[in-house]
Order: sequence, then structure tokens, then C-alpha cells
Amino acid sequence: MDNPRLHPKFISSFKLLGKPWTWLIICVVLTGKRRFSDISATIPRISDKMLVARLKELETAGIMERHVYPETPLRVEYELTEKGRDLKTVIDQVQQWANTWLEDLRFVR
Amino acid sequence: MDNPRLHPKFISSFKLLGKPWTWLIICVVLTGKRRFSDISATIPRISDKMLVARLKELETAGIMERHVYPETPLRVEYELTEKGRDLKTVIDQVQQWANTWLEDLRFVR
DNA sequence: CCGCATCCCGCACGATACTG
DNA sequence: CAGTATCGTGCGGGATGCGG
Repeated sequence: MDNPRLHPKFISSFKLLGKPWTWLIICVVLTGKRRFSDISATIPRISDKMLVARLKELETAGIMERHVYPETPLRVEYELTEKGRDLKTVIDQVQQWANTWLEDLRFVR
Repeated sequence: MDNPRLHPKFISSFKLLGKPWTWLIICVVLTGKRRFSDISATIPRISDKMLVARLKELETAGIMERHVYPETPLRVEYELTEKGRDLKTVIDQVQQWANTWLEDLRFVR
């Protein structure tokens, strides 16, 4: 049996989606615009530095949009593009798989 | 609007599936039993060390099975469990998303 | 205060060589 | 062939600083 080829697009998508936190960030913003501090508070133990880095990557990839409102205090909101919202189908599948196969190990490392 | 809660099972699954190479490894073994060297050759630039580490993790998680045939030369084959094969739906969704939205950027970093 | 940059440090990761 | 051992390096985590 021949080995399968890994499609370049598939490899590319995991260079982005395979990184830590990325999925959780998308999952949080999936339900609507979120402020930086909202995302930070919703995802346990993510550092500001990582959150900034991942958000920038997602923005560059055309998955996330960044809106700045120059108020005081400064307000920045993040929103998924259509490309990003299309990832909901993927996330739904992961959720379903997790519900089927994973015990509720709340504190796994 | 309230922030969504991140379901513990979803967070748990990300701890495994969010690691580098994991998805590509699953993708390779998805089509049938594979030897260590097959997986290594199919995935570009993965180190033996990482491949061993990820395979062990997947085995511990009940996603991958390891079969040893004590021949000479030694033959070891890896195979997905039902739990692992169920991830095909997720991978199919990612493939579809990639086909829709990604340019064929073969050499993106 | 909020969003983000900078600094330092430890650990995961990468490359290479070696073993049963 | 299927892994181990070893050594460097770069990325991620945590604390702190800083502009607006």
C-alpha cells in the first residue's frame, strides 16, 4: 500500500491551527466580537504575550479582524472574518469527538 | 453579551491535538497501518525524536495502537484505534476548509 | 486602567550521531 | 529498522514597563 501524500494546503493549515491556543482563541471569538481582556479572561492561563502573537497571526492569515476604538480606556475588539467563521464546522466536529471519547478530565495536564 | 465558557473536554482535546505534528501523524496513519519509517518519510522535516514522542502520547491517549513484529529487521506498525479513526471527520472538515480558503502556499512559514 | 512591548529564563524542539 | 543519547537553539511563560 502506497503512503498517502500530505497535501500542501493541509500542511499549511496546520502550521497555523496546530499552534498552541489558536483553536481556543477562535472558539471564544466565534460567538461574536470580543475585547482583548475578554479573550484573556475566558482562556485559562494564557499569557498576554501569546494572545497578542496568535491574534496577529490570525489577522495576517485573514481569519481575524481587529477594530480599534480610541476611547479612554482604549477599546480593541476582535472579530472573525468569513474565512474564520467557516472554521466553526471544524470546531463543532472536535467538540463532538471530545464529547464522545473524552472523560471529563477537568484537570488533565 | 456574555463570554462563552470553554468546555473542559474541548480544552483537554486541544492539549493533545494542539501539539505540533500530531494532526499530520494522524492523517498519515488514517489510511491504514504504517511503519515508523513510512510516517517519518511522509511528513517533511519531522525529527525521529518528535515522532516517537507524539506516537507515545497518542498511544497513551488511546488513539494509536503499536504492533511489534520481532523479525529481522525489526518491524513496528502503527494503527489508529476507533477513537483515532473517528478523528477523520475533523480532518475532512479541515481539508475542506483549506481547499476553500487557502492558496497553495507550498512554502509558507 | 487597557492593550501590548520588553526582558529574562526554562523547557520543548531540532539536528546529528549512535545503539540493539 | 526503530528508536535512544546528547547538545544547542528558539519559542513560550511570567514578570515588569509603558503609551494612550
